[in-house]
Amino acid sequence: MDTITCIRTFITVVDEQGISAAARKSGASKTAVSKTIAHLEESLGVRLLHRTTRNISLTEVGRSYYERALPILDQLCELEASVHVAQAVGDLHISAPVTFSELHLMKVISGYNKRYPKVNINLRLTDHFVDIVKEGIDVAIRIAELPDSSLVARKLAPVRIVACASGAYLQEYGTPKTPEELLNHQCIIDTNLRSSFRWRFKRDDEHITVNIDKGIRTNGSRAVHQLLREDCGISLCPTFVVGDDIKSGKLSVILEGYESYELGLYIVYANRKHLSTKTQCFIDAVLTHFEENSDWKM
Amino acid sequence: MDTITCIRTFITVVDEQGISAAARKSGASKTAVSKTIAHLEESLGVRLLHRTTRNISLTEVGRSYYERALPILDQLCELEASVHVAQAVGDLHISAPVTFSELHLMKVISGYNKRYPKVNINLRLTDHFVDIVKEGIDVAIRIAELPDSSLVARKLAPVRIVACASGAYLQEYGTPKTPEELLNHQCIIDTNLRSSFRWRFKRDDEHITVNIDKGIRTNGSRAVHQLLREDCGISLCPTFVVGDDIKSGKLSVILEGYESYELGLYIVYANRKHLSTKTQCFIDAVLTHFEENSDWKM
DNA sequence: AGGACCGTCCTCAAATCAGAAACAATCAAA
DNA sequence: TTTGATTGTTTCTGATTTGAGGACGGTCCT
Repeated sequence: MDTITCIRTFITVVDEQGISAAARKSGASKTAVSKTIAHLEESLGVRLLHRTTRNISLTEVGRSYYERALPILDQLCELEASVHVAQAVGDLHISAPVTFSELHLMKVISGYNKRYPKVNINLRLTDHFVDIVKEGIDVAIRIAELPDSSLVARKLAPVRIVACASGAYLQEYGTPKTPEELLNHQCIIDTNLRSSFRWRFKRDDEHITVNIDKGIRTNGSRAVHQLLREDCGISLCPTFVVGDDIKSGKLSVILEGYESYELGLYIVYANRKHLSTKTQCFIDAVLTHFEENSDWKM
Repeated sequence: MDTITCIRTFITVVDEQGISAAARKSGASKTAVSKTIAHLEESLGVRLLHRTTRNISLTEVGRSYYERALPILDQLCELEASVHVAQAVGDLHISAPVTFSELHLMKVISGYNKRYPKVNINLRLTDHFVDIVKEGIDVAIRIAELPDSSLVARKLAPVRIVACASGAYLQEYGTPKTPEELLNHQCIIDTNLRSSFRWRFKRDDEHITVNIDKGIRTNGSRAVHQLLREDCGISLCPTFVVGDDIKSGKLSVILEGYESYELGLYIVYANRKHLSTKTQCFIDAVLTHFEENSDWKM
């Protein structure tokens, strides 16, 4: 016998001042209501209702139980309702970086959409910084060195940015051995990167910065990627873009002894007491997906 | 499937970090635990746990549900425990007036004692005013005009105090028709009454007070009653003492056109948020008994 | 590779539940 | 007073649900 049903039934009986009345109200049979109350009383070992053959009245214990059970039941209902899958409705505003999302996020989005079709996904792709509170963003995917400390941020995967070029290019122009040698090469500059013209490297705790000021400039990682594949030069690229090509040998990582940028992929959301179910579910889908599915880590 | 059991099981699973572990802890079978969790998830329509074949981890929704369900469950347990009949143990201090209790309260006391044998009843009979808070009284029976306003008081029955005498006495000395005529009669004075020597009457909104200063004086209602039966004179008596004799004709009410004292029988207790179960049960027993059983009201 | 362990599925006996009808007690109206 | 309606409980039956044990696919540790 479900305890919550028992309590709820008891409360209905009290409110309706009668077992038959409660039965009519709740749609159950008199029998069921009567038995339910009896069961509740038995499990508590206390009489909650005085019965005459004609009507019922509250026991002292019953009155106290009623008053105290009511708010608890309310809390439980609220919890249940807020968690219930039916709550996964409405709009879900997501902010995410362009190229990364096109390459790796869409699988999560589509899976989420299939599972929670009542959620209107609003995916805003941008590589600019977005104030998620101001913009009304529920959840954001970010690539950054350190996440915004005023928000909840959970790391999904590391993001390495490596210097690379095609085999054909390297064969023609040679492979630089130190960052400084990059100055003598065709460089492709992704102006989306924070410090596009200052290429930073690190070796044995020594920081090396090279100012690249000539070469093709573009603001799209995909464009950079294409140029790399077309043997146009050397560029800094996130592994999640060039990973496949590196694995297949089409592109090669150079300056491997030097550590390049080490960024992180984060999922970020506002620090509220209770996230909505749709948001929680999305966070969960993302977490799960990138636990198993970040093969660009290499 | 009991909702509370479901939630409790879910919490155990989370705490023990595994279904098998939870099963061992709670003594149930793995099957039962697994099905219970599945049932809870289904009823909510949301996955609470991520499962691998090897272990489990919380979903975002699951984590939120866990955190919010925990305090609710605690409240429910506390409520259940405080109401449970097992709580009807320990001492119950009752204060009550002497004669009334001897005549009418003992049936309630004995019934209560049989039903809740683990409660140590401590019945203090006294006709003096008792500060129930200072004296550590759980519940008091009082006869008064108006109950103490700092306490919770519930009226059990009206208490009429009537002037009466035996038929033999009235035959010998005559029946007074007005209060003033009482001065020429043998009066029996109960010194327990608040204003023992000032007998008050009311007729048509006119208050009449007669100062009785001669006659037998005693401090026991039973003694007064005995003297009345022995034809010793006229006295003011509560109907709960002389009711039977009046019904049987042994004693007669005189000055019937005049209203005499109208007091109330009250059950009184401290105004706490939560009375203990034993106290509630006692209050209930008293209320119930005097609803059906105050035939002295007449 | 083998063994221990985990969570789930399957099956079947046992427990539980829902609802109809019968029942005793009470009230309201004729 | 009698009749009929209503109330809460009890009894009975069929239907549903539950839970334990074993089997199964999968994973971790050695």
